[in-house]
Amino acid sequence: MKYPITLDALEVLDAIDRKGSFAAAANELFRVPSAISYAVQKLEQDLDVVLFRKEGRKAVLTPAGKVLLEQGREILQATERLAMATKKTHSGWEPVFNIAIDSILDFDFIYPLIARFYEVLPDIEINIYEEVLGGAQEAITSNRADLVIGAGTEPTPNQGIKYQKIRQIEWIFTVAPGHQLTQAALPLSRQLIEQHRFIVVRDSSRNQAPQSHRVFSKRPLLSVPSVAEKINALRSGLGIGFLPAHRIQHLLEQGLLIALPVENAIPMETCHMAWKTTNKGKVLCWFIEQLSRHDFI
Amino acid sequence: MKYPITLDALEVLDAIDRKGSFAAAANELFRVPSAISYAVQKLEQDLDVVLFRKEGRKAVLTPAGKVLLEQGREILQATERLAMATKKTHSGWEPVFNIAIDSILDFDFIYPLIARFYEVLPDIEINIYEEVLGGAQEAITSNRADLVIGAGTEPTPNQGIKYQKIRQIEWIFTVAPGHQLTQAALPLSRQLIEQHRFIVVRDSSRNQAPQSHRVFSKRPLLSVPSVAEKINALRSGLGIGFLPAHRIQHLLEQGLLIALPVENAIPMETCHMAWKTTNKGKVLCWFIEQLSRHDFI
DNA sequence: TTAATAGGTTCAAAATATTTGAACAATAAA
DNA sequence: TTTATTGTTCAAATATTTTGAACCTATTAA
Repeated sequence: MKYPITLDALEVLDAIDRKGSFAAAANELFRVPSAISYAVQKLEQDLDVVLFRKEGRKAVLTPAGKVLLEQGREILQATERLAMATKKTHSGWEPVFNIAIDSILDFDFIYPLIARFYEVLPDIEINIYEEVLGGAQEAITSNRADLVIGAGTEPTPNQGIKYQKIRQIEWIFTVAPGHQLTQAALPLSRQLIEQHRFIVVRDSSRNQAPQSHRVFSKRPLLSVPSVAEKINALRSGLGIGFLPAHRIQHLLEQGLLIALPVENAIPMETCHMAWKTTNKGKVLCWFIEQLSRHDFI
Repeated sequence: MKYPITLDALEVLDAIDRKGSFAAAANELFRVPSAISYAVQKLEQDLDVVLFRKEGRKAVLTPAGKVLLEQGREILQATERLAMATKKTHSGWEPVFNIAIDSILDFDFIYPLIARFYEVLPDIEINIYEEVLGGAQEAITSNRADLVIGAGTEPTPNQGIKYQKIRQIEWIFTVAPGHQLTQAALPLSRQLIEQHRFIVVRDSSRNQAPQSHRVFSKRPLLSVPSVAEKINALRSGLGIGFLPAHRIQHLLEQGLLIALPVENAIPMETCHMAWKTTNKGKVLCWFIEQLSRHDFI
């Protein structure tokens, strides 16, 4: 016998412990007491372990029984979650959804979107991966990511992958006056700026999510709680990053922040998203729909 | 139906995927193909999810089927581990064993013992808790710990708890010349020295253990890889700690290290261990036996 | 002390569930 | 085209689980 334990047996054990007696457990499970007795005996026999000892007219768990009960409960819970995840997948909602973002883009702009997503569907796990340069492309073909948000011009057309432009507010690459990068040759190369510390707005959706999504970053980062803080941190020269044009127009005019052009002229409004055409997942559809809207931020 | 998934069904699913076909899976499980077909259909029905799609003459997993397979495998493994843990408990080997150590004692001396334990029994989880002052006592009565290693004189006799002295090599509390503590009133109080950073030898058994045991410390610690390093760190004034007398005799004579008496005169050889007499676990017996030997370090 | 009660077990019969093997359909390979 | 492989269906055979009645046993109430 490969698996002497059965989920039904664990369920019986759990009911006995919760209800306090074989008889009460039988009642809860809509069975007759002798059926409970039989189930326990079978489990003890298959496992070759004594699980209950009679004390007075009650049966109490042995140490081995306790171990089986406690860890068994976790297995029951995992099974329940699995059943839900399977059904959800079948209904078109992916249980986990992976987003790859080109490393040149700040994660900032995706967080509000994820926050909104969790408001609607709190039990789906979302992971955000950072991909460098061409890696975002490959993340899709190798199934590492369900959705890629890339910068720059649309890549070479690829069979089975659909691309779509994302229009959003203008983000400007900014550094403090006197920052090292102001001395560098313009436009700045991606390799160059990726060596510096980026300032990002802390993932506000993290606390809100029941199972927190993970962010896998490859760069040194400084997390701040808000865009206002990010502007301050940038002005203090703590790092570099993109900022929404309308928030910093006056600072640029006063010379308190310096806007620098970045290689490939990536004014953020030309970034795109990509996904596999075979993927019909509903989470994917949700994100595509949201990202297609002009006002999503 | 509370649990539509059964372990048997997951096992069938796993075999189908590994062997590549229903027929091969049937062969592996010593059943007839129609039995496999039946099992899959039943699972699909109970779960109300399509798991296989026919492609040519083969059946391939749907996305939902893949989710069920992959997470199902983890459940199968967990169940297997649970069966082993239960049997082990029944045979007298505790699946987890908790040791509480008085915070005045260095963990150093217990690590080699744990290393030796893992050589014999690598699949038992051992946790080491630090307890301050009287906490070690209570750790036993409240079942937080299976074995307590305490310092100082034997505590008041307590029903159901057995105490035994531990004889071991002499450990001397040591600081660097010029250390702040050399100015303090002697003997040093425990409260006083516990405010300083302790230097401990890094837990060498950690890497060796398959499921690493955890150490829960409440003090600032500096971990070093060996006793030799510990002596060096102590001499440099990086922290304080106990050292084996025979290793530092010459350093004390040359004045390169200072020995300081500690309150309650705890020369380590008078420390004791304690456990519940009702506990007949074999791991406990092993540790008692080892700690009873004079030469255990 | 003696009922009465609650909890657990045993056993044969009944009800369910699973496995089998033979027949069949569909596809890929020879 | 033939052959081999794969999966399905179905009724019969087999195995497992549930049932209910009878029967212990230890506590509690009278």
